Amino acid sequence: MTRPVPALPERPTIDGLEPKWAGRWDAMGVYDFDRSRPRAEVFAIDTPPPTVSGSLHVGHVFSYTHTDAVARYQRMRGRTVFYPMGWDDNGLPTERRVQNHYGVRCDPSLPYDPDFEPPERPGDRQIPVSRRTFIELCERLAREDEAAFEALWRRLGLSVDWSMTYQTIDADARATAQRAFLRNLARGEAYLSEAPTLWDVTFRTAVAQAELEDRERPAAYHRLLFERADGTDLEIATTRPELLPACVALVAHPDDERHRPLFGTTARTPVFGVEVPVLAHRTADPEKGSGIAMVCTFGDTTDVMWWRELQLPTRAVIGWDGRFVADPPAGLDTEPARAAYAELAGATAHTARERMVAMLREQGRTAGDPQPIVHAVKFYEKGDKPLEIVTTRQWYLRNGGRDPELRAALLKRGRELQWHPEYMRARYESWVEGLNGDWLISRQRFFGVPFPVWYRLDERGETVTDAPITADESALPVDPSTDVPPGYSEAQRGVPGGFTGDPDVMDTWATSSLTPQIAGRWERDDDLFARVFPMDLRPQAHDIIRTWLFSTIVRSHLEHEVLPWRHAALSGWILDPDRKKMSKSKGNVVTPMALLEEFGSDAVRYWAASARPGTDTAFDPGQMKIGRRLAIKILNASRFALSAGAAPGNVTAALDQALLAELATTVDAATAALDDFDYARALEVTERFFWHFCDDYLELVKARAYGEHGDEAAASARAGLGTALSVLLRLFAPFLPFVTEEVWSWWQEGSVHRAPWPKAADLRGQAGAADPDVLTSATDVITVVRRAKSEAKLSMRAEVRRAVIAAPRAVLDRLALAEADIRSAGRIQDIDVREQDGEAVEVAVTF
RNA sequence: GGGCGCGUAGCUCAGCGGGAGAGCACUCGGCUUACACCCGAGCGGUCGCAGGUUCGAACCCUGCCGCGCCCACCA
Repeated sequence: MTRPVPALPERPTIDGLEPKWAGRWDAMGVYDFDRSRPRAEVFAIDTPPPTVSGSLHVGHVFSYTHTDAVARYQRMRGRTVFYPMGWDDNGLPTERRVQNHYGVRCDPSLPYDPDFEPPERPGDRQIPVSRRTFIELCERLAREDEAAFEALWRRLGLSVDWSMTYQTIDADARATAQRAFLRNLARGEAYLSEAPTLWDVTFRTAVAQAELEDRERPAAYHRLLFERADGTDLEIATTRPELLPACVALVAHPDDERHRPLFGTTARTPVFGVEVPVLAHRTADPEKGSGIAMVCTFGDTTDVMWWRELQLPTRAVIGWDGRFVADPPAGLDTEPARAAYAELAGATAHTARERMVAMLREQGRTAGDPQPIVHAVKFYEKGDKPLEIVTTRQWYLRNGGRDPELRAALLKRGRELQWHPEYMRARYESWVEGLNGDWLISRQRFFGVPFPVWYRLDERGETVTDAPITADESALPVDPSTDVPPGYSEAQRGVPGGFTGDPDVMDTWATSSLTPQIAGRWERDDDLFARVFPMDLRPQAHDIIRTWLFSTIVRSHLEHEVLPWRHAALSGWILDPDRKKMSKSKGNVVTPMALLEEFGSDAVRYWAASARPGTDTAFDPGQMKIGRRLAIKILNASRFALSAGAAPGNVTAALDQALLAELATTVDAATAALDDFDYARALEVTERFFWHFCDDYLELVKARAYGEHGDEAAASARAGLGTALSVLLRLFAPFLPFVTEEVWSWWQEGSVHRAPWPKAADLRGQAGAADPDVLTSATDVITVVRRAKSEAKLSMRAEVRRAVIAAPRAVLDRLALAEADIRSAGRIQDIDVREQDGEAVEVAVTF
């Protein structure tokens, strides 16, 4: 039977494959999720929704490629892959982008203007717009960005099912976040609390522990002179003298001999003359500063701890805007104290510090000059001013931060999860162990998911916070600033005896911690949710273990009492050539689309897939060139093999059987690596085999495949070529989806991405009992012949008159099986063999 | 301060108990029944340092040095 000759292109090229195949895959539904399949046949991926605040960068291309390789592998293994894309468009990044892009700012006090149109170009001054207008602009810009993101992902060849795309701000996501919150509230896991809160004065919002970062900042110890009860001076070192009016106590270590006599007595603050107690606390450090600290409400989190544990009064001085409040705190009762405070009122912390120090100096209440130091200060990771601590009412979600049982349960979840690479688990553990409070989930911002609650107003119009009115689950999503709570009418909004909506929105992580529930349509499609949840894989970058990964586990643990996924695959970062993390803010970043256009998507994917899981990797166009070369080689080698008649069939020659035996080993290695999410290893072993196939096997058999040694011998060679090519294309398909699909289409039916993953056992069956080392020995001989030609500065095509091979009997036997191929490949006229002892194989060549 | 990871050829990295490897770069040669976006050959390393375990260590143990990251109550 003759097979149809494949339609081979004259000069194949990898250029233009991306749009061609992206379009066909979409039309053919190659990556559609089949929701009729049972859970055991589903591979569900909790795709990271990229932040929509500008553009994707090389790091995204890098890590999403890793996930895509795994998705494609699982699909070829016969699973139906649940692989949605999401856009993380809620939250501060979008707000900031909208402010800059349109030149506007949100003023919630303004009424909605339906005809508002932003200017073509942002002006010098930001235009105030209503909350609703602001949100509309956020949505508009997000949609534009999302379209550009999708185009990039399609060009990169991500095998996502685009029918399942979600946005973290869309109605379904809002409803899901609100539903989960209401359930948390009903179970007592979410609660409202008025407490000192880390506060960003620029964005005027509370910030959670997970969003903090330390930055080294220059500061100085100022030594202030307090007055002991007996009238003598007491030196107190502080880096924040401006907080003196907020001082509520002095604290030293209980064993500190210097200060022990003072415990139980009081001291007076300089300038303000306020009497404060001297107290002992085990966490006071005798080595630090003067060994005795002033406790202010609040300078840092240590102050908060002492304030809480020692039950101290509150004398807050810093307001929401970071400036000193107008009225002096309680305790500043004397006229001089009030006058001194008036100097600080309205000032920023920086200005207040200068004025406070000046006043202290004038009154002779400092000891010596300030001593400069450098110390770590807490910042909001997206902010550029140090955080203050402000007492506010906020929503919290229990996360084990103040509950040892829950913390232990969450640590246990971390041990249940399979981490790739394994050592990333340590980051989770140290984070959970270091939690110092519950998760603050409310933000005083606009573009986010509102809390689905309202509060009663009493007869005087004061908000009653202890019994929030909750939305009905069936009404979700709600916006309490426009929707009305059950049993009320809009006329009652904001009036005494009526209601008011909760003004805050949820932390972006409070939404994205629910990506499995959002994508799996929890409570909206029970059948789907049961088929995909808990999911198989959470791929993500290692820097958001403490935020996204941890918070997702918290939500799943609280709501479903189960781990949200079985595996977590952590990807590294892309580093600049100078080894710094590559990020947009640093500029000079190559845009991904330009890379895809220059090298081709397969080439860029090759670079990404070459990096070890979890490892930070240098941006390396050199690797992309190699990937491009590999893709072109696949094209050319395939065309050549097919033009020589490559087609699956029975292999009868020992050399061909040996090839398939070697290939079986490669299939085993690649399969084991991908089962372990080690895409890089799978690619490496496949690539190594492929070059061996091209350089050695193809060279050895091409004459035979062309029929120079007879029809039967040719048939075996063509079967060896065809079988190996089919397997190799499938092994490469997860990494180089475009070129493999192109070649597949020349001679096979359907998509290679729906073809079954190769089975080593099948190859071993075809290889039979032949000596698997025949190919190795033949390769050794032609390598020596090539070297001889190189050294003689001859063309590879030069004729060899005679080759004398001296080798052990076993090797000679193997070579005999492939002698005709060796002669053709080396252009050798006569081969003489001589048996010798030992392992060595020697070849003497005469031209 | 605690933890994790990494230091192997000029560069990027693999190898993690028994012959020091790959690709790039470099040198030399070659238009070979596909591929000059190519092919062949070659040069190149006290495997961070110092001890220890072992018949044997790049690989295991200890200490140190350097780099990166994570965490930490930062007066």
